[in-house]
Amino acid sequence: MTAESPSREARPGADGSSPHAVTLHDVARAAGVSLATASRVLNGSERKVADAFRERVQRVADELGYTPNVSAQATARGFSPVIALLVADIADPYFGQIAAGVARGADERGLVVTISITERDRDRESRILRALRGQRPQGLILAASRADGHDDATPAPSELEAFARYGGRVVAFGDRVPLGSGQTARSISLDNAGGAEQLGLRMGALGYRRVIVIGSTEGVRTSDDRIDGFTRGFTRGGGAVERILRGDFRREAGAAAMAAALADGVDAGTLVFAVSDVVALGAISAIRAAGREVGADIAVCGFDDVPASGDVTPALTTVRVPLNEAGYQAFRAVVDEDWTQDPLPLEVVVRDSTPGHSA
Amino acid sequence: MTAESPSREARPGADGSSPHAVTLHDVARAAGVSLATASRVLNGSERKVADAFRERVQRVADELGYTPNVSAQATARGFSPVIALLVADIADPYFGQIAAGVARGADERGLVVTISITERDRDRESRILRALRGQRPQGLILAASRADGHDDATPAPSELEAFARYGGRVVAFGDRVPLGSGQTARSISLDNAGGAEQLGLRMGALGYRRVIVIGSTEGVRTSDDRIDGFTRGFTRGGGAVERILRGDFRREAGAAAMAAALADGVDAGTLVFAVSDVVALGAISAIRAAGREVGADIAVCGFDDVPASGDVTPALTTVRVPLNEAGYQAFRAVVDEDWTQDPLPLEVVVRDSTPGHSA
DNA sequence: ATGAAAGCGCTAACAT
DNA sequence: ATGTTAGCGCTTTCAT
Repeated sequence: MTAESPSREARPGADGSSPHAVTLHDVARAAGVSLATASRVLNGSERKVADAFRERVQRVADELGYTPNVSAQATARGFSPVIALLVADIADPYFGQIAAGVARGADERGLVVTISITERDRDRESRILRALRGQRPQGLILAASRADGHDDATPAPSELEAFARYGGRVVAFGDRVPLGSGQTARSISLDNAGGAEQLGLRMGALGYRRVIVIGSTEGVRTSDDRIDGFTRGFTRGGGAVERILRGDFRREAGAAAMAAALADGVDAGTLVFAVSDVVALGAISAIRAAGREVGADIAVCGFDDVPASGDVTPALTTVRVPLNEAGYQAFRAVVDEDWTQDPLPLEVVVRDSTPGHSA
Repeated sequence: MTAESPSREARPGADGSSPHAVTLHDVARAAGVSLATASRVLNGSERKVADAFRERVQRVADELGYTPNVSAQATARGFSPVIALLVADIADPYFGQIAAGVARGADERGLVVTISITERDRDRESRILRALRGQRPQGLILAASRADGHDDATPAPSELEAFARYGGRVVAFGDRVPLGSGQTARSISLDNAGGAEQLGLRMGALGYRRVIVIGSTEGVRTSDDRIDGFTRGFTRGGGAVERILRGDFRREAGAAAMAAALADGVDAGTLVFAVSDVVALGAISAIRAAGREVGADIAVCGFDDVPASGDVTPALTTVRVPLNEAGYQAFRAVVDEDWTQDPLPLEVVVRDSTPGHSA
């Protein structure tokens, strides 16, 4: 259950006491200057205060432990220092890396990032978007492709448009998301198709001829692109896609899909391509659970190169995606007026989960 | 470089245009009621507005797409709906799980969580804490044990005291952190020592007699407790600690420490206990890199049971820590006036990285 | 029950 | 260069 407004009891100081925080007013008075002067030395950027005053105010502020009230500054200035990040699941390493990149950028600029989690649920996403608007963030980064797919995979344009209208910038991962008024949000695109194609090609070169693909719902761009690209490359390399199983981007989905495939029978020497490492990891566990071996028996490759992929044994063949950098770029796309995306180089990383093969 | 205040250019609407967001005033005017009335139906909790008005205001607000400006509400009310979470590294699964738990709780109460990353750097932490105070958050959750250790491992009490003084609640993972005025912050404690002791006992029962421990800096409570507990259990089980290597909680530290140990020579049949799974994963990679085998040759166990631990091969023996739940409890500790910690059950999970042994 | 008006803490003209 | 003052959008007495 999501409350529309913060619960009352949660209010601090409900116990009565709490002396309020030191205000700018306190500092000004203690330093014997006007509010304006105090504001200028403490928060205003233009330097036009006599050094004597400047120092005094600074000293008093330090002594009193003054910290500007961000909310008050935001209402007065008309804009807030927050960047809102929307992810499907922060515990998922994919989003974790992206979040780290966004946070890195935000820190450089003294901006605050708020993270919200959609759990890949459409309604939840809408509610969050609505609540987020209340923060009047400088920007909104959408890294939360949902489990469902289809044409309306992105949030209602009207909701995003509301952001754009008051000046907040919307940046989305993947899709070019429409903004209502014919505009589109800036987007961080990864060459999913290209990277997957390279991977497919390499797998073909390694001698694989049959592949089982585990993807997300049809209509989810990232999944579609990776599947299409892989198929193109693999086919060109002489292989053929045996079947495509569908789930979502979760580990469990990978395990379930793989289990289903195994139940139907999977020949030794078959390759499995999962649209993400997390899904591949799930598939691997299913393969093991079925008493089969990963590698020479059933080969597996994924996409993303999350840290865990290097730790599994056999290590997972995948496509390295600079996720942290992607997050950083998303941040830049939000704050920089003029911005053009730097290409994010994807790189195929062949490891032991896809040993050379020649059957 | 961390800017003290948000960069100017980052300001949205710098391009001039952006019509401002719909304000309560707009709604009131359009509905033909006073600001007060509009406020009461839209945001105030007490219901004392005639149904006719109530409906009308509601309708108009919907039509206009009104969303209350959180900053303005915060300045007016004197408290904000944010819970600040401080983690060392959001891409680390340990913190990722905790963050997910905190976010889950926050969502239930319609609260916003802001996440800041210390990168385990003391100065960075201080700067962040200072900036965070500006948000006047309802609460602050510290889940960022630093790399350095020693007595002053927690942030300066004065900084935390400043939070507590104005009513914000401080909740810390692990240590009982002092709050200056003799008080201590609420803390979420895990029975690290107990869990580690159980693990040590089990390892002893499995037949291990020699263990190399890889920990963080001496003085870091979590690390110390786990080491002490493990030592106690393992000793009681008949084993002995051969040596203790020190690093921090990062994967690389585990790899480096393990590499150093291997360079000195590690007998087959030796057990390695790392204070966290992430560190253990690093150790495993070093073991492999040295051409040794994990399991019968060199056994490894960790702590936390992060998802990746189940995926490595051999799967990692560890102590399961309900991290998500811990995060949720931390949230509760922040918002609930009366609060007592529910015990967080730790559970030893023996997997293939520590096969039965009898040398 | 409703509205007028005084703040909340801060910023930014506008004077001086 | 400094101070005055009118807001920012909202909440909340206090009248009516």
